[in-house]
Amino acid sequence: MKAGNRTPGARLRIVLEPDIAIGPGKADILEGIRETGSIAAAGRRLGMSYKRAWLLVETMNRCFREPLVATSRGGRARGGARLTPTGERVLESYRRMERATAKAIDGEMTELRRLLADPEISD
Amino acid sequence: MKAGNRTPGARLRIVLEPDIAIGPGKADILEGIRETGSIAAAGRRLGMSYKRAWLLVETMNRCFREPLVATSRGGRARGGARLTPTGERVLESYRRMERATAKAIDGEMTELRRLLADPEISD
DNA sequence: GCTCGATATGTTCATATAAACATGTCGGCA
DNA sequence: TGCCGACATGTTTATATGAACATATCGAGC
Repeated sequence: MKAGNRTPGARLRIVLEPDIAIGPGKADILEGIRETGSIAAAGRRLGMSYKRAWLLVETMNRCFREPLVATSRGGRARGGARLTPTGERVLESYRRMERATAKAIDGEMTELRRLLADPEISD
Repeated sequence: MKAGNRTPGARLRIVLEPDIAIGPGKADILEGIRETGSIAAAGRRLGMSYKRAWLLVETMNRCFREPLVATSRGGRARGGARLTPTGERVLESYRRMERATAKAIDGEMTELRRLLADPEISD
């Protein structure tokens, strides 16, 4: 089982600068952090190790001009992670682009699926 | 230097079924074959080894219901590769989706870039 | 028959990515 | 003080991917 093969549909990756990008994986992490308030919990929910989740967060915070995730150590109540305003905006922006893409290619998608499902292409 | 980091913009990957997908790399190969009439020439043009180019073609022909590329052995004139009608359609369809996506997310892209370029986000 | 250019495929090595495990740190709370 | 939960990192191992090299085959043309 490798990455990039999940459910049918369009997968969008936004490259802002040569090494600053966001795709489905990072967006899911951001969303998970926003909803759970924790990198570890977000990682568990997505079925990935804490290390991997943390590494993605670290990459985002290092590559973008401002951090997308703010963290604080310590047990519950004190410790955890949350999105910065920039993080919220990036996530929202990415989700909007996903929706716009899905809508824009919808017709072409069904046509393509039909073409591949039916060997009768004649012309 | 790794994959997926090239020029800024949107990168689109279409997943039709769990293991049937097409992205920028395969589309470029198809386009190169259409224009050069050869897997080897297409690979050279894209700066990849013949083996890698051939492997991508083999994957496409194996995964999709019908082959996208038809090949024939032998030297020039006899040997070479060309797109099947299905291959032509898949390529065209993918390019249309790319254009539709770029158009659909254009506004959001500039907004996102501005946000990341300028630390003054205030509200 | 020999060479050339192209498809087709195997093998080996290096690198990149992922997975698993281990440990350290920090802060609240019982 | 000792435990727990969460962030933060290191180390090791396995797997996947990519790069480089080596053939094999085939067909046309000289």
